[in-house]
Amino acid sequence: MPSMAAYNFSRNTQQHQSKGDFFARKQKIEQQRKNLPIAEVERRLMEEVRNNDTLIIVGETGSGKTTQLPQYLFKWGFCHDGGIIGITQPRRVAAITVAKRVAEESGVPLGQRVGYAIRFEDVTSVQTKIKYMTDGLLLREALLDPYLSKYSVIIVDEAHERTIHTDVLLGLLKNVQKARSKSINGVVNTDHNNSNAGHDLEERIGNQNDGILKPCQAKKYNLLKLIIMSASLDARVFSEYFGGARAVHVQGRQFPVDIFYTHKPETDCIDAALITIFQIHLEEGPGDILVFLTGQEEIESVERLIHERLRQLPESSRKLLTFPIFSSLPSEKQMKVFMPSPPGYRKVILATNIAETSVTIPGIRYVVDPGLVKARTYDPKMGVDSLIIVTTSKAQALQRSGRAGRDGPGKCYRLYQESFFEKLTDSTLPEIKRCDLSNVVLQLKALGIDDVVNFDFIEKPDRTAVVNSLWSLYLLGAVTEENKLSDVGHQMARLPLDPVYSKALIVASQFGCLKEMLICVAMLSVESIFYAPREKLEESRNALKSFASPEGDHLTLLNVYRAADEFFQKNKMVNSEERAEKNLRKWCKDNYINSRSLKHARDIHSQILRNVEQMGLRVTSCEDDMLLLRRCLAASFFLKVAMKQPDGAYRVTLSGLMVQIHPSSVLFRAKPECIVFNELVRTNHSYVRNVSRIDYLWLIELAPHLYAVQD
DNA sequence: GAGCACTGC
Repeated sequence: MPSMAAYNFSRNTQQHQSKGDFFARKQKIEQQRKNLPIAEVERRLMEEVRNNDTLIIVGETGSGKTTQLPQYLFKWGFCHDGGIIGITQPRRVAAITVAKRVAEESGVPLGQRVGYAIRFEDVTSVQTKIKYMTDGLLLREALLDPYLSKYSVIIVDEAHERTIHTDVLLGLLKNVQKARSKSINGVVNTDHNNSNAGHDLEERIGNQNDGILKPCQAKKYNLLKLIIMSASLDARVFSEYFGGARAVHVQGRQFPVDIFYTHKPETDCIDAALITIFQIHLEEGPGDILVFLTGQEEIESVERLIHERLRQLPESSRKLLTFPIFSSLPSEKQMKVFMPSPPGYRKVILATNIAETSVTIPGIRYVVDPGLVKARTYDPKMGVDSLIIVTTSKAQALQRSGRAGRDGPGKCYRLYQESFFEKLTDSTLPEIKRCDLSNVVLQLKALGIDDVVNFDFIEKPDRTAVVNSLWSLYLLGAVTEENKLSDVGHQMARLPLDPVYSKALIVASQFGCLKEMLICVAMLSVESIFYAPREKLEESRNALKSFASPEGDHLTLLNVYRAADEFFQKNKMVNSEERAEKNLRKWCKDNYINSRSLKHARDIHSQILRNVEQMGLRVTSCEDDMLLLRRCLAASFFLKVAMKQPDGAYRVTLSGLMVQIHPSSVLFRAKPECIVFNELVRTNHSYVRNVSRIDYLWLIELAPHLYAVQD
């Protein structure tokens, strides 16, 4: 969510302030730094880093670990030999805001000694010694530089969140550290030959030394210091994974939060939440309320019910304002949660788990937590994503209640019994256990790790999930029968896309419609392009009509992109770039298009256009030959085909699963005989989304290894 | 007739 960065206003202290203000602020920052809990243990921490190549730091919220530790490391000389300190974050916003803060604390302009790098944005320079980045970005860097040779220290922050990127990165870093230490000792280390994956990378590095690098200059790397930072109290998993690595604890600083439970189980969560909200509003002292709900629909209905009940209250008790926030809400509406409430008013923020970690709202003193979350699970056998409402983990409940104690002592109301809390799982299932792995497998293979099944993950993914992703990579031509990466596979791994989309670009270059496919793939890679608020359903439907193609959603998305781009280019001829961007956002609003999603698609488009040009693919256009483009869609997405059944439902050809076309699709009513699709999600029904009409005969011609003449 | 949250040289 790129536009989220806009939330994090950082005051430019050095431009618009007098010298006096500047020094006053500098002094204040110094004081704040000294007061952080981590400041008391600076020397001891640095000794720990010096004595341990891998260190686990458990730091509670408010300890200052993310901003301070890199500065300490710099000060204590861990950047000598020209190495730099890299700190990974699971989210872009965090990387940006923390880098800004640390640059300010260090008194340097952002992008020089302190910088950050995220996709589409690199604010670093040759002087950069402290580099904040997303974990996904460091994984990408590893494809170009398998030793991560420019880093002397890598800090993996928020490791407890266990995102798929973090988990893969941990496995990779463990290998890199071993390989670099071996390059110094110059001896073959035999004590970890049980680690298959480690062996793979060593072999590859051996080959490189014989091949790519000249034998006589076999490079020696300096040691890599690894620091894993986690906010969960349980450091054991990380410590064990890194061979019994030392773990240290740093105190946090937060205001106390009183936890309340219900006396009996609640059957109606929405009603319980409403009662609690009004109880707080009428009986408790000042402070805003944060309510965790499962999704847009629930948020909208709670908002309506609050307004209904407010009307029944006396005038003096009506000073309560509601603010919804969820990811698909346009950013200007999201921003409203940050506006201070007018005097005498109390804010209620109705949020999904976006407010758990991604967005921090000041002024919250009360948290209402029904203990539920809508979570994604993945069925590797069927290739189906499911969105189901499940109970939170203990760690999640703790994270939620912590949101009440940032500005002062707070209260958290858990809408379940205390005995129920005890039964919750300790932490949420790591992402790697519940998502499609084809991208992970492709990337590991591109890094020379062929035996993915036996890769030393901190937690092994489901075996069938790995095997199935290998199978689909084989069908895409990325992996050979010997289970090695093919030339096509190497090309695919260079692209920052879902492997199916990477392959589509390669196929399209052969079909002569790469220009169009680049747009399709960019549009398919972002969250929903269309924005349909409940109260303006009719208008948004009409807006969609002007772009809709009877052939399907892919061509519709292409039409939207082309129309937007035409509007933008014409605008740019008479306006400044900035003005044209602004007008484009207005155009989006008028056409019920989510401008954040479109901006994201345009960014991805320009990035992958650069990529395919570098790869030497020919970017030719099929102009208006949409038949050619649809044949190319069939040749690219042949793994996801469904056929209409006599009863009007669809049967997915490869899995046999029965599905329906999602109501948001332009083909929802048309119901063509044979379709390709890109997404299969199970909510109340199994739905396919991003659907196009194709001819079954094309599949026999273009994917003969899977499709034959029907009886 | 319907969309948890993140993220990518």
